[in-house]
Amino acid sequence: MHPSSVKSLLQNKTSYKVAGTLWIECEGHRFFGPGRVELLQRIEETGSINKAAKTMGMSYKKAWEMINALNTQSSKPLVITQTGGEKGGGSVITPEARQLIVYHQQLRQRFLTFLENESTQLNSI
Amino acid sequence: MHPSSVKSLLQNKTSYKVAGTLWIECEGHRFFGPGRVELLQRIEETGSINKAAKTMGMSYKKAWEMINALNTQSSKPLVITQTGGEKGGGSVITPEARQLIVYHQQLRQRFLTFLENESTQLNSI
DNA sequence: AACCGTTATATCTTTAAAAAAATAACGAAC
DNA sequence: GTTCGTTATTTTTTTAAAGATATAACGGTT
Repeated sequence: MHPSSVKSLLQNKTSYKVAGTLWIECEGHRFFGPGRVELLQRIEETGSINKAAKTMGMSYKKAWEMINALNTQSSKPLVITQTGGEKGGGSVITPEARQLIVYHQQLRQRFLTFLENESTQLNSI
Repeated sequence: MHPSSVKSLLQNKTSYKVAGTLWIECEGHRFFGPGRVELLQRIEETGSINKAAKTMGMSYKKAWEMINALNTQSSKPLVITQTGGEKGGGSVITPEARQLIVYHQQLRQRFLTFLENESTQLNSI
């Protein structure tokens, strides 16, 4: 069946698209997805879990739980924290975290290409 | 960066895989995904929203809301219901619904191929 | 020692989602 | 008109997630 016959089933006033999300799975549960990627990036930018969470509109608690899960599930820590210190403390991400981010970005790009290709086919006459 | 360097970051006792989900989006919100596909299939098999919901471990209410959303969002109804009748009523899916199911299955197959390809690359040495 | 902003953690409250329960209407069969 | 199992809908209850709040520890700086 050609996808165009599907399009005709839908309301023809708007355009439809194929969307989705993906992640790296470990033992059946999500290990690394878009949310954690963004959190790591913001920690790298701000040097703080607290600030990173606020810029994302996320509670500190949830952010901490996410990076705690990341650190405990991976063989090497992805975020190194310091409590106390000249500015009260702070956090930095490791080179391994940067590698994971780059990999996920490239993976995501390939996925976006896939989705755009499917969407184009779906909306073509 | 080669994906294998990412693998080494993770715990090497288990295998990781790239997983995900996709759906057809309409005006920014999900319109048709795996859950609704399965529900339509079970309605086709059982001839009843009620029975279909039970075999999926889903409440009738939620099932009804899903098929109601499907019917109101698509230009042509996907499920036709009858209240009352010789067996109390029942539901059947339309040819349009069957076409949507087939399209989604084919789309899903292409997606699975994509995921398996990525997973193989991720776990390769 | 006091101060600072952060990490770390527990607890309480609020909110949202899901589930459950209850009720009415429907229409063919008898 | 009674029975039957289903659809349709509202209401209530339960559960889970999220959010808010509170508190302590930390370690440089002053």
